[in-house]
Amino acid sequence: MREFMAITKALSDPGRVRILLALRRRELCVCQITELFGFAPSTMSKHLSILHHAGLIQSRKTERWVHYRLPDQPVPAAVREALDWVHQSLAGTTEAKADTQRLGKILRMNLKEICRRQCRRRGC
Amino acid sequence: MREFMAITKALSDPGRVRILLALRRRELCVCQITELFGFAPSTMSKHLSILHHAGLIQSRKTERWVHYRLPDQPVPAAVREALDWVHQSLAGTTEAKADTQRLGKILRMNLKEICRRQCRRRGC
DNA sequence: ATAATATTTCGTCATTTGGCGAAATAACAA
DNA sequence: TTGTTATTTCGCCAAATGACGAAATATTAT
Repeated sequence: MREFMAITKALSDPGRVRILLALRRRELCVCQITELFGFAPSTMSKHLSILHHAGLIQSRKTERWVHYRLPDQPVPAAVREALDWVHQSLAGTTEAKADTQRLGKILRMNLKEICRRQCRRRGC
Repeated sequence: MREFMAITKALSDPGRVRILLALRRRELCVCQITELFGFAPSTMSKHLSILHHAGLIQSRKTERWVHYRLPDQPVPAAVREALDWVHQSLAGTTEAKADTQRLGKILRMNLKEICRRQCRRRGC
């Protein structure tokens, strides 16, 4: 029950659901996710932490970057079913498609460029 | 997306999830649900309204009582999958079993008796 | 009609949530 | 080492949530 509620609470915010959709095809760096949604890095970090705590995503650290991705198998049934449910229900929606399109542009930039841009945006 | 988020928000409260589990085998009157969980009637009514608005339950009015039940087919896929997910994940948990056991006692009382007891409990 | 009663709605309050920027942390670069 | 930079943690604030009791609503009983 406790783990299940961690999942449903994680899914109760539209931003977090959109993160799961964005991760559907590939892992993403925090700075890419931040760029995609336009929130402050601290805000995105909190959302990612909630998804991670619920077991819905995994993380991998390389150099200075943290990459998040959907979990590799095996995974608890409740997690697997939740992810399937999200993707089946929402992958075809206009919101998901719009995010995918903006993500395309972000993927064509390199990570340093993204991070420099975000740094500048907050005056540095 | 909007309907999906209505479902995830509805599922993000443990009380509401327990209501869905309690409704798994049979429809229940508001007063029975109130008795089962021990909250104020106004609180339960709000929870039921949120579940209903998400399409996760239906209501039926007979005499003075309102009965809630899981939706009859056909139902949107997202709703059906959500309900299956909840029940598969939680029907076997200790919380669900404890609720089922207490529900057994409540089902052996008649509705008037339950309502009279609740009325007395709040001094009338 | 009038009273009784099951449920819902409304207003209030305490708690939780989600946003941010500043500071802390961790890893790389010079 | 010292500085740079990607991410996380912390403290704060505004908004949303979940609890309640009182009042409103709707239906049955007298």
